[in-house]
Order: sequence, then C-alpha cells, then structure tokens
Amino acid sequence: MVKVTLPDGAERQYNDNITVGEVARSIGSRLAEKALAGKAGGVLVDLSYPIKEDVSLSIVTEGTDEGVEILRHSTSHLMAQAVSRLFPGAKLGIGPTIENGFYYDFDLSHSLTEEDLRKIEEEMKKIIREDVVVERYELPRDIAIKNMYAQGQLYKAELIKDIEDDTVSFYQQGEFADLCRGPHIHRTGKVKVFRLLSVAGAYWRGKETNPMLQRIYGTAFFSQAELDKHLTLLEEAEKRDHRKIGKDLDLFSFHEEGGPGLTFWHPKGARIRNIIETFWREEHFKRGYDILYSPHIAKINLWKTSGHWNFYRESMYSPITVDNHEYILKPMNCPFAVLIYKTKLHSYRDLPLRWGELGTVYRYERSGALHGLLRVRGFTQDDAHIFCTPEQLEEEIIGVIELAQFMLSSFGFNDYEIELSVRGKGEKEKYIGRDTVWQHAENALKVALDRKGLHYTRMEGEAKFYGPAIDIKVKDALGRGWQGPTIQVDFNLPERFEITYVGSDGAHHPVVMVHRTVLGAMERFVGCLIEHYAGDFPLWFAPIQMRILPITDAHLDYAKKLQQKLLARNLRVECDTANNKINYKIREGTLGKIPYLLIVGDKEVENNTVSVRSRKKGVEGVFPVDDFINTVECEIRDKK
RNA sequence: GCCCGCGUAGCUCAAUUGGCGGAGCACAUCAUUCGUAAUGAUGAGGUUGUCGGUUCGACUCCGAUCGCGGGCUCCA
Repeated sequence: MVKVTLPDGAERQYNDNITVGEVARSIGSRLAEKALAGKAGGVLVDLSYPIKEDVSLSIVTEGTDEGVEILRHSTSHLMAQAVSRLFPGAKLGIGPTIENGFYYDFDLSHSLTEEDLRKIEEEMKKIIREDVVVERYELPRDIAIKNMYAQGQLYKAELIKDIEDDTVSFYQQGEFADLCRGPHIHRTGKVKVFRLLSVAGAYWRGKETNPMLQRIYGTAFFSQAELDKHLTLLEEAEKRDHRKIGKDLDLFSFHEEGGPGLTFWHPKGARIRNIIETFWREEHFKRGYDILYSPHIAKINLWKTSGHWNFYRESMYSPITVDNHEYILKPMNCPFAVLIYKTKLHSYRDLPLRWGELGTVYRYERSGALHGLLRVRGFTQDDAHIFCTPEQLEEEIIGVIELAQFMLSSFGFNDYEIELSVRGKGEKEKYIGRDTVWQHAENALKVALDRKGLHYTRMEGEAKFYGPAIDIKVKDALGRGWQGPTIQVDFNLPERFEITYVGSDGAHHPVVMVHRTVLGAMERFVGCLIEHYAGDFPLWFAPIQMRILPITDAHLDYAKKLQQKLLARNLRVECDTANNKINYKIREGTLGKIPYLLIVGDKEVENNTVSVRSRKKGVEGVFPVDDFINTVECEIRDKK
C-alpha cells in the first residue's frame, strides 16, 4: 500500500503502482475528466505515472497555469507530428513552451510559408480527431542515440548526448515519437484550440555557427474564448506599436537616405524629449549631480587605453581619418568623463563626484537587430559617472537604484524586471580585469540589491566587458523586455587610466567608478513610453497639451488671445484656425490624442470662459479661463 | 550578420493570366461660418525603393542592391 497526501491534507491509501489518473478518478469523475497530469512530491508527472511510495500529490487540471503549459507543450509535439507527416524527412530540433505559447524548430529543405501553417493546422486537427493515446517509454541512453542517428534525427541525437542520465524518455503518439521529459496530456484529443502564428529562422541551439532551422511559433488554449482573447490582445498590442503611433502623432521618423537606426526627431517628439531631459536634469541637480558635455568623436588611442578597441570593436563605427589621425565615434561616454577627472588632483573630501551627461553615442548594431526607437545605432544615453571611494560605493549604488525607481515611477513604469548581470563562466577573454576586482564589484551590487530588498535574477554572461551590472528591463506593448536603467561597477577603467584620489593619509588610492543610466537611452525610453501610454500621454509631458477650437471665424480673435494667455503660462497650446465644422475639429483633436480641447464660441467669448473637452472624460463643462488654468497647472504639477 | 516575408501618391490600400497605374484620407483653391468624433465642389501628386535582365510590352517574371517587418544572434 502507498499513502497519498492530497493538497487539502487528506491522506488516502492505495495499492502499489496505482497511477495518478486512477487516483484522480477515485477522488471524482469530474476531476478525472479535467485532469491533465499530476504533481508528485513537487515533480510534474503523467497521469499514467505509477505511484510506488508514499507521496504528496496534486492533480494538475485544465484551469491552471501548469495545465496550460502542459497543453502547449503537447500541442508543440502535435505540431511536430503534423510537420513530420507533411514533410517526410524533417529533422526535429527542440519544441518548448514559452510565455503565451510554444514553438518547435525544424530543419527541412522546403521553406515554410503562411499557407503551410494552415496546412499544418489542418493536419493537427486530423490528429486530434484520431484521438490517439500518448504514451511514455524509456530507453537506455546509448540505444536512444543510435536510434536517433538511424532515423536521421541528428539534432535529437545531439540533445540526448548532453543528457547525463542512463535512460531517456520518449513520448509516442501514433506513428510519431519524440524525446521529451514530459509530462504530456494522455490523448491527442485533449488538445482543443490552438493557432500557429508565425515562422522565423532560428539557429540550432542559438549559435550563429550552427545551421539555421525554421521555427514555427504557436499558441494553445482550453477554450476558443481564451484564444480569441489572446489574439485580440495581440491586435491591441499592434495598435500600441510605437512605430505606428510615432508616425500617426508625427513624433519621429527614419530615413533610407539618413541610414538605418538613425532617428529624426520631429517637433512633437523633440518636445517630449526636451520635457524628459529638463525633468531629468533638475532631478539630478537636486541629488547632488553636476552635468558634463563631451565630444562625439575622439582619437583612437583613447579607445585603446579604455579597452574599447580590443573588447568592443565590433560594436563601433569604423575610424575616420583626419590630418593623419584616426578618430572614432564614441560608443560610450565613460572615457570622456575620465579625461575630465584627470585634469586635476582630487581629495577624498571631494568625493563622490557625480557627473551626469546626456551623451549621444553611436554603436554598430547588426542590421537585423534594429527595431524602431527601441534598438537604434545612434542614441542619447542619460548617462552618469560616479567617482567615489570603495567605502562610498554601496551608498552610491543605493542612491542610483532609488533614483532609477523614482524616474521609472514618475513615467508610470511600475512593472519592470531587475537582473544582476555577471560574467559568464569560461569566457574570460571577453572581459578585462582581475578576478578579485570582479568579485568585489559584483558583491557591491548584490549587497545594494539585498539592502533594498529587491527581487532580481542573476544573469550569467550578461556583464559589460569592464564590469558587472544591475540591469533593469522595461516592457514594450508585446511584453518584450528592453534594457533601460543600468548600474555598472567599474574598477578597471580607473586602473587603465590611472585615476586616483588623495586619501587622508596623503597617498594616492585608486578611485572607484560607477557607470549608470536611470532611463536607459532617450530613444528607447520614449519608444517604451509611447507603447506604455499608447500615445495617450499624461498632461505633464504631452507634446501638445491643449488645442483651442473656435466654432467659427468670428471667434478667432478670442481664440488667439486665449492662446497667447495660455502660452504665457508655459502651457503647450495650439489653435485650430482651419475652416472646418466643430465636429470635424473635435474628431481631429481626439485622434491626435490631445489631452484638452477648448471649444470657444459666442457664449465663451461673452463670459471669458472655455468649454472643456478632455480626452479622459469627454465633455467637462464650461469654466472661467483662470479656473481652467488652475486645474491644468495642478494636474501638471502632480504629474497625473 | 543569418532565415523568411514585404516595398505602388505625404498616409492607408486597390490594379484579371504581363497589355494606357486607381480610391479614401491628408494637401491647395472656391463655396459654406456651422456648438462636442468627418460640409460640398474642384485641383494638384507617381520614372510603382534603386540598378540591371527577360519580353513587342514589366507594378506584375528573373537577378542584384537598399530599406522595412517577424524571429535568431547581439545590446541602452
């Protein structure tokens, strides 16, 4: 007999080798109906899993996150089966679940098209109707490898070679079997609704030197309603796309004549940037920062000293030769701050020095990586370099974390992920500096994060070449994370440039440098902002805050005077002088996502009022001009 | 950079199997002077991304190239 402990604490006795599915059935037929898998002792197992010893068990059902994940994983197998049927000889890569769906990689000579996806979907539905049993079996590792080679499944063979266990498990459904840890749904008929979404190239195991496979992305749900909801969500996200909104709202553009990844800011986009930058400077001054300006290019030797030429060259624009000297467009601002630091001796009494710089850098991003404002080749970092003593380091990092949090929340970002980016194992040639120095730097970051009680993920191999970092990722409309703020501890550049401070003992000590941004880069930040608000910006940084709409030409004078009055109060206001009906003007203003539309006609002229229509609430009513000004000035101050 | 797809008027899109490139919006002119999401008429606009090839004839087929998109890789 075995004792099974259920989630509610109930204990039940069963015969040895009873399966998870049978336990579910013994509890209730409805549970059995909805059961997909089990969780025995915290490990996900199939319904066919035989229970051999006392265990705590929960049944994974359709309505749960784990259930959906199993469904998607099984759907990816189903897809692989369909692809294998339609394209004999297809070599299979991997087919995992991902957030909101799944994918499977295939190596086939035929290039998959959208129509192929529909055909594969049809074949998948056929397999669902066949409702074949999905069965798990195990093979000794060596035999499994031999089998895979015999079947021409080289990728699978390679995967098994990397598995350390003596036996590996497979799942058989009809004529199709696939290497998999499981668990899986027990019949193909359990798959309900799914959709194949796109095809894309993907390197085998993510390595550029490996062959490129064809990846099919798809998603699956337990109900049509859920799938529909998900597809609607994708459509909504498309509407929030900053590239579309940027065009519609006339914020920025890119030009073939200008070059890929080089942003042209239009007046309204530039206005947003200017507001953010002004806010940024003021906030920095308040927190004891000064700001710098530095050149866009510098002689190549500077970059050799800094290490960029050796460790960062592939991201740098090629040298420009002037008067027999080679110059490089700066990919980073740090060496410039160092040069300024070196212009005089610094006492420990002067530290920390916090030097901010809205520095425009140029990096050669591979053409395929470019993406609207979110990944460009020329961008302005809201950079700063802090020079401090080792003792001050922790406090400085905490100060930066707090500033970054303040900045993000000021712009409405409360959902972001924090990563601690450290060196990858066994690729030391990618980084400069000694182990002890790296250890020290990493520890400082870790301690600061812990002191702030922040949750973070440790990311191996994500460090910069000169030091580890705290990276904060904000999300776009599709939930893709983009690195924004970053805090990097650097003991290496100070050493390379031999920058020191004079301590109380009168001796020179190496200074510690912190590189950081609190927004990331203006381009990316504005891109994320657009998606976050879908172009519907809060009043305080909306490029146009209000537009005056005169009913007829007879009200133009009043409208113009009103505009002057509002401009004088530093409000961003337009006047719609076009010869159009008021309905038309309102429509234009609404589509332009202008926070306030101020309608003025006979009544308003007579009483010195405005009829206010807000984007948030629609018709707000008629207010004396000064009252309206008061209201919006409060709203701007509160950054609502 | 790699795989796949896409480039037609400022924008969003049409154009049988290769046979004289159209529409809506925006813009200009004229009329209209209007109260909370589109007034009407007229007009202007293009070497179909670029270069080359096939053809009597190319937006359409082929090649190259530039740019964009979805991913992979890479990163603020």
